[in-house]
Amino acid sequence: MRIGDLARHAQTQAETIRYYERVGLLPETARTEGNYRVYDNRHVERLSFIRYCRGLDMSLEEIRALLRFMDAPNENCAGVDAILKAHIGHVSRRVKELQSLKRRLQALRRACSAPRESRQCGILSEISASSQQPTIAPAEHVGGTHGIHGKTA
Amino acid sequence: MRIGDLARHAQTQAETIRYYERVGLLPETARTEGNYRVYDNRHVERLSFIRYCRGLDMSLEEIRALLRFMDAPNENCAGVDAILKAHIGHVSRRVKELQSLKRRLQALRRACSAPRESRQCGILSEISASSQQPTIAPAEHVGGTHGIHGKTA
DNA sequence: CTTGACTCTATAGTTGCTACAGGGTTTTAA
DNA sequence: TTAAAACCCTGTAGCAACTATAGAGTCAAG
Repeated sequence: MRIGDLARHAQTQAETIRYYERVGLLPETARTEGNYRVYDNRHVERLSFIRYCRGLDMSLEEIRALLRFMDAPNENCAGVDAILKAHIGHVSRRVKELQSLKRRLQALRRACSAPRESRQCGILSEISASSQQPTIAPAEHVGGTHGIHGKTA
Repeated sequence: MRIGDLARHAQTQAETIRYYERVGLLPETARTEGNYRVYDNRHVERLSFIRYCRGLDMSLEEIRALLRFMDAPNENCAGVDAILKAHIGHVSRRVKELQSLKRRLQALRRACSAPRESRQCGILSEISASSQQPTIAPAEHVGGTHGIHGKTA
């Protein structure tokens, strides 16, 4: 199997695969005479595992930690649960933040019911006024509302 | 007022201020003879506005658009409402995604009630099994659970 | 007149990829 | 047989929104 086949099997891009190899999530593989990477089913499984975890929004570091458990099948797996628990914590916190954010944004929006000149816009006035107050603490381990860029095809 | 004073007033770092200037959110300022940037209260207001919007998790592009309305006080402000509406949409979608994510993660966690050897870990087995299935579509305009890196002061 | 606090520019790092550029290799079709 | 198409390689730069250096200059106080 060459990199393109692996890419198709695991619904990833070849460049992502090379990237994972570079950062040590996938092992360096054997090469053909023409210097092409060669893969087998175990690579499909490992890559699919990684992609699935990414779909669960885990960071590469978290995934790396999970893979260490996969790679050491005799060790105690309590750490796996710990990783998941921590990750759920991040997600929960982020949900709460975004919900309160949403309420604030909706309140803001009610401040300008009808279009008028910017100078009198209720929304802009509200933001301006609020921004003179001290601010709330922002997210910590948790990403913004806006994209990380991968369509993660 | 020099950059450090502005930073204190708006609870930002000096480097962030220089960054905003570079990307055009803050105007280039006058300089002292020693080449130090000079600011006044209008800069405090503008920067506070930006930081407040960042606290609302708006992207710099969205903020740039809002600032254009501030800078053109005679124009119709309907666009302001549109920006907010769209942003609320992003946030809502992200909340829903994260909530379903959380449920999936919690289900996963129930798959391994007691610590044992990694080889038999219910969580790892579950992920491995699931990852052989086709995946769900991921986020689109919306960031990961994990940090964009700014502690944002 | 030197120490310390402040400022300047320029560049690299963070995350998780994506997208080239500028080559080489294999496969396919004329 | 050969030439084009399709694939692969390495290396580097780009995205968001900063942060964090390095290496320099400026300015006030002791």
